[in-house]
Amino acid sequence: MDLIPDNYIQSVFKAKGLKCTPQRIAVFKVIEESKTHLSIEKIHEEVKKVLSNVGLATVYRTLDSLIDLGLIEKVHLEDGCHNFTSALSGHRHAVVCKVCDQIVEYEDCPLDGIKDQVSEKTGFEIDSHYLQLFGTCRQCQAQDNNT
Amino acid sequence: MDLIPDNYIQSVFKAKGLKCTPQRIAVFKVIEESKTHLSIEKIHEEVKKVLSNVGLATVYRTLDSLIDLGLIEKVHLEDGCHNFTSALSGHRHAVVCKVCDQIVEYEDCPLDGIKDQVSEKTGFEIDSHYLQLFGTCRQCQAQDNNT
DNA sequence: GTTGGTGCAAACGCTTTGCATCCAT
DNA sequence: ATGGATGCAAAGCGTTTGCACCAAC
Repeated sequence: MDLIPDNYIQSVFKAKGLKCTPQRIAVFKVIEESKTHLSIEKIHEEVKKVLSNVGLATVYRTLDSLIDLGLIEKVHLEDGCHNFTSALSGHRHAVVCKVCDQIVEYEDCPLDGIKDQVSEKTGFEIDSHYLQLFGTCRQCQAQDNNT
Repeated sequence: MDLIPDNYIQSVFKAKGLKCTPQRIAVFKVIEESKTHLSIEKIHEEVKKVLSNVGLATVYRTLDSLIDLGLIEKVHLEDGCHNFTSALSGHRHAVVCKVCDQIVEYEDCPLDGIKDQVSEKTGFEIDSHYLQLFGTCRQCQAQDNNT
């Protein structure tokens, strides 16, 4: 997993006329560096480890900005989509472990070959999609077998 | 689109020991018969056309039950997933028109052939997925061209 | 008759907003 | 210097809950 250079984030913010504050960088880094999807509460908690007095409202506002900028995205889970994960590294898809919540992303989009097929059947012009897979990761499979 | 017989719903409820009330049937029918995904507010509004004094709390409780029963599912949109659509006709996937919000569903799951491929790459045992496509339906494409 | 379901209203909690202050540019 | 961003606290509002009553079984 290649890390995103600090100045990349700066340039994305600047390109939209947004200021690049420590709070915004911190929120983004927490999400980018996490191996799983995070709730707002958890993000706030993690951000406060770096910048102790960040307000929850700032986290909310920053998450909105980051979504607008396409840096992060919401994760759809069965009970809603209140969690967030990075949207960088181009177009990625997540596989979520239903036991430990770990996310693994894979870069090949299995749908590229399918758009035309769906377009033909439905008459839609497909321009984006949201795909998420759920399953059990290797470690959790092993643990299940031991129980 | 084949309609779901009334007694099918009854049997699904009974199978889980739930009572089959007019409210529950009405909520389900509104969703089942809609060509698009509906918000809770909209569902409540539609249900009240049939049963004028249904409380919003009942709609919330019923939606939860219907999700548990696998009769409906949440739709993931960019701003969250607060809308609902039918989950019947087996495993279906939705294509959402970003202009008019119409939903078209198609029955072939393009992912069936892909699970193994992803399992191999990630080590996950894949057991379910959520896929949604976004695009523009035929009518809205035509209108776009006229503008 | 029982028991779960409903409607109402109050409670709850997540999210947004207003405003004074701060700081990135 | 100055306008956008922040932190705090209050407001807002979608959702859940408690309870008495009702209806499905």
